[in-house]
Amino acid sequence: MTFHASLRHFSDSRITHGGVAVTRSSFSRQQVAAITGLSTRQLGYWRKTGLVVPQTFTPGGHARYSFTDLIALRAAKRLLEANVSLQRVRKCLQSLTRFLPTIEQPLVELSLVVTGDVVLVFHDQQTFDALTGQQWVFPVAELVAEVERLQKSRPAPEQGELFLAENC
Amino acid sequence: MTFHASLRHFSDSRITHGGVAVTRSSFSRQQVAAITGLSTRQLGYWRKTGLVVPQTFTPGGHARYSFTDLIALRAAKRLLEANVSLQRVRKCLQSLTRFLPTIEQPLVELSLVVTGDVVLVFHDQQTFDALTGQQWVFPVAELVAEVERLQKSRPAPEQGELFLAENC
DNA sequence: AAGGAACAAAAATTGATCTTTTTGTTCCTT
DNA sequence: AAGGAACAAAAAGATCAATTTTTGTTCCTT
Repeated sequence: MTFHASLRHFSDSRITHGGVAVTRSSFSRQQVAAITGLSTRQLGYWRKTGLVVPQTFTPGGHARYSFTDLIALRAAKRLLEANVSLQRVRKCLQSLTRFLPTIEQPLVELSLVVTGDVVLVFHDQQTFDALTGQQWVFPVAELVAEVERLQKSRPAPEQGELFLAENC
Repeated sequence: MTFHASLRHFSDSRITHGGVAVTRSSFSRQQVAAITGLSTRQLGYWRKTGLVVPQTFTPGGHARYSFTDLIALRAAKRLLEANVSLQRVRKCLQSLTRFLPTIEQPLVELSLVVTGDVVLVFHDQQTFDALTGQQWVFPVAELVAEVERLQKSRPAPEQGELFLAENC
């Protein structure tokens, strides 16, 4: 599964006019390189290895990238700039394709948080690791209630008047 | 700097009545173990190594944990349960103590997201890595605008009427 | 000119080993 | 009984070589 596929369903509407698709933006590899800041070498390699694969071609057989492809490429570049390796980007997208199908809203509602080795996906109050799909949000507020609950189910603590004068 | 210190400033108010501190909860190591689910071995080791250090003592010299300590201990336990190693917990707390001092609201407003290797702290629209303090949120929505901007500063793309019939 | 192939350098991952940290258990002291 | 010390097992982190992935450069083909 490619990045293209995982992003495909949201941006094509941008190139419609009056509700009807009139034309479709289409970019050559050189243009894409100029716009995204990626090298043509990267574009070719990523295409060959399935990361972002353009789906249209000129009559002469040359690939043409869509606007959607541009978004995908730019996202990948941003991840690289955050020191996420390409191999991790691939893995992230694999797991995203397992989660995104259940999402109705456009991808615009997603946020990614990238720190070091991890890419987190935020969507609709949920957070999960784009690599593993693992999910665990941990509000500290809960802890206070939790400790109080645990405390109540136990023998009452000593009431330490003796120690009031001491430092916290 | 200990976990205790980083959490100290919020929960003590819970044991005041009518605005005046009347008494202070105080727990023995055994009680703490029973309440938090940690072993006495862990409590002793964590105290010796500075992770959670109780600040009050019985006349006989025995340590007594505060309610604040319980919160800290429970938080640490939850992190361990999320497969965050103790060494990472230590590092998280070190960097938290660099950030928390600037926070006015109670810790209750924090949320942590824990996945595998990373502990993220959410506070007031901000997100940062509790380990490194690094901060990078990456809303996908921005990408669309970004690509459009990049595109405008470049020669207009080919208008590909030719390719309308092809799959995308 | 545009894309593809070949070669090489750079970057990242993997696996194995070694060191350090953490925890349980048992025994000792008060 | 409570805590501390000692020993050992388990878990985690650090290091390093070998392998794989990724990218740049150059040359070739159409």
